[in-house]
Amino acid sequence: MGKNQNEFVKEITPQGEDFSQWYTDVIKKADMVDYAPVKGCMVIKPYGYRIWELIQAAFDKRFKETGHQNAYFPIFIPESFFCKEAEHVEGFAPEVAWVTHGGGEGLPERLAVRPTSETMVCAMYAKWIQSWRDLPVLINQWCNVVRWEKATRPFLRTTEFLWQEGHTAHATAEEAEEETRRMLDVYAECVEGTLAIPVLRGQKTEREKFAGAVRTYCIEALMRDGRALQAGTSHNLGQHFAKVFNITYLDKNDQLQYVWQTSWGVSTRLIGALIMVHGDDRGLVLPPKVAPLQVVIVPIGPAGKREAVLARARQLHQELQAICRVHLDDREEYTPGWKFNDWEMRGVPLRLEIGPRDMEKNQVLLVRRDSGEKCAVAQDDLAKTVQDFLAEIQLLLFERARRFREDNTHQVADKEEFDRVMENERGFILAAHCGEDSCELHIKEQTGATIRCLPFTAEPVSGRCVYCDRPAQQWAYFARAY
RNA sequence: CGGGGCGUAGCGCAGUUUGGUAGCGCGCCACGCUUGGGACGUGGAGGUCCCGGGUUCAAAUCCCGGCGCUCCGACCA
Repeated sequence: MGKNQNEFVKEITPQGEDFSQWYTDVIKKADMVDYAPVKGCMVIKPYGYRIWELIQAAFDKRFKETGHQNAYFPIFIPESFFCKEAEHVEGFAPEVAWVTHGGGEGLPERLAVRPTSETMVCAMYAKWIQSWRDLPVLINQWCNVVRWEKATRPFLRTTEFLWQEGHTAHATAEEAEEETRRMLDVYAECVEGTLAIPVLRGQKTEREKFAGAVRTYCIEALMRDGRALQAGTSHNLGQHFAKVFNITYLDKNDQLQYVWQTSWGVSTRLIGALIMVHGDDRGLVLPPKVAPLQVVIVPIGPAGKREAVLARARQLHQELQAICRVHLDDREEYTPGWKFNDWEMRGVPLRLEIGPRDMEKNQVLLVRRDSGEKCAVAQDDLAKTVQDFLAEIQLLLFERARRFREDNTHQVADKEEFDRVMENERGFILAAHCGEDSCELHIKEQTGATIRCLPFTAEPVSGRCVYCDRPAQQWAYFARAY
């Protein structure tokens, strides 16, 4: 037994001391990633990748339910394709990786390693779409993309990352807009319902929107250090790409028309959000729906009773396998205390302890990761209790995060208060804004805060801009962002 | 891309000021003993001191140049 029996293991820097260090400690201690030998690149290890698989499954299910099909497009994009849409090139050019050689020879045309696939998809859609009967085209792909970033952090911003990108083509502007909004709602549902992360929905300003889009909608989440994280974006591309890639169809009146397009994406960044929304000083805290292991069984077997305890643990393991993702940690080389700490750092929602004392009473001990609460449960009620606890933890984590966001969202009426909040409390600021780009930029320079989104609110805005005193045009959520 | 910090065994570090041929803790391997919040003993394995040049009889240590990680800003899922 350790010498400091009333202290938990201090492998992780407390959040309050250094949030960035805490984040780095957690991803390492939870065994989610390792740094790769290439700058800005990470290996997603099995435990981290399993989380991604669970996230993927939840989103993919909803994509299919909303009529989308998966496909795969090439990773290499000819430079000439990439350069067609002016705003798009300008936006992405600084972070594109180029392939100049193949098979030992120089290529006649450079190939971009996709930073996003709009141009490749559009080139193909131009071939595939002829008639109004071909529409809509609703395709998604799960893939990797590369963006040559200057500052990288595991999951939050890496040179290569995994994501999904939906690309759709429609006959009308209305349909495209409807699709853009529908997928934003799908994102919000999945992120809130599965990752237990509350999000704000809204529209990006011109400054923040996707390069080449008419409009960008987004979901924004608040991290525990008071900074915002863009968790997903959905773009209405209008006819910008259709016109330069010549994606046309004959409508019912025999008229040649350009299609209307959308694209939308979420990435492995969601895992970063998961860590920073739910995690605590003991490590990761995973919502049951995305936890690789929902229950871990730790048998406590002193000499003489070990076999009996283990046998019972195996039986429980088998029973629980029918209802959840459960693991029996029967390693002999670690003490129970060591295992408790280890699985807590990895964020497993429920721990089941079984020892001689429990055997006598025909019970087990369930310990919740979210609250630390210990609860003796009769073995007969185990399956039901585990299911109830997992469901409860899922909801409770969402509630807790929602309350945190509410407590850290400030409606602000004037510049002084704006500055004070950004200086001290951080979080979201809801304020009236003039809608001027120059003012938005000024706020960013003064406070570090950007407009995260313009909420879809029915409330009319009146009065003056929170920062420049011009007449207000819109409500805006501000925050310092990742 | 600017500014700071760091790079020595798998991890965390000492050694660098003042050059002399590498050490500690944890982990790892073997055996024993243990198991209700990171046990203990004995023995053992493990190092291009980030990389490349230079100075020197001699470089982890001094000089020059790279690379990587990290934090803070500018640009971005």
